[in-house]
Amino acid sequence: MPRTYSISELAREMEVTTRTIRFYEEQGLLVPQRRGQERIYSLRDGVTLRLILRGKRIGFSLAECKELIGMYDPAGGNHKQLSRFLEKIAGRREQLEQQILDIQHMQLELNTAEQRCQAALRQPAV
Amino acid sequence: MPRTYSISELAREMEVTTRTIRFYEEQGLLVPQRRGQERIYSLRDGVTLRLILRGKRIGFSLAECKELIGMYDPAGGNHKQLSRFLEKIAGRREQLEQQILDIQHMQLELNTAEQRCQAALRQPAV
DNA sequence: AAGCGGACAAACGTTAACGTAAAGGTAATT
DNA sequence: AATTACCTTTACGTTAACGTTTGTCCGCTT
Repeated sequence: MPRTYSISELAREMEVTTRTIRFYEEQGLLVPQRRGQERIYSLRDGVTLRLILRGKRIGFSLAECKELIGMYDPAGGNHKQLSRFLEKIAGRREQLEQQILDIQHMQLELNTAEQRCQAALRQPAV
Repeated sequence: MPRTYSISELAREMEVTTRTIRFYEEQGLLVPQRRGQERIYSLRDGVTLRLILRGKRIGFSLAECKELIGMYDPAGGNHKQLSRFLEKIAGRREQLEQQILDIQHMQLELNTAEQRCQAALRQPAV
């Protein structure tokens, strides 16, 4: 008899709210069993949720997480899923590098704005 | 007789849409004169708009731009406005540095995720 | 008179990831 | 019976900065 969790147990363990868990289900990322109305989460559901949260820390959107989760395929050793994951990781790397460039650009603009500002302050009021 | 602009002229010159200009007015950032219904923009309105766009490039929100614009005070040499501007610049610098840290953190997470992934790929299918 | 370019206001649509009620059901406990 | 602790669904609210209609009006030209 494998261990199962209620929604609030799972929420506590993963440090998210129950609302979040229900939302992920609404988006098709989790599909727990039911006992009547009640949701029953398996260990595997827990793993899935952990994957989602890890994806979020990397900066993936829920849609991207969903794509990867949907490729779960233990029969083929998850080869396609893992390859896709690597692709997404590479893509994300590029995004982050672009973001850094954008930030650096803003930092340069900040410099010129600051200089302009200080120059204006040195002007006696006309 | 100082030069004036229609909304579409100003839009072309500043490379924004007329919708954008009207929106800025709606937010209280621009207050052009009117001839009946029609908006008439002065040179100073153009300068103001240029300030807004510069602020946006730096990463200021419209609310922040509005605050600065509202402090325009040529009588006092704009001393307060300029000081406030410098403060905001400093604050923005901190934000950007924090963002860079966040990005670097994600880059590290990407590394571990990638390694995990490659390790899994090296496992023959169970 | 008809058509055209430009201007106007009003108001809904967009995006992500939940937060926050509201209203109600069940089981165990006091 | 009342309280407590969980559980459920439904559905509106949040944020920023406009985009995108829709309908109307003006002056000018043909």
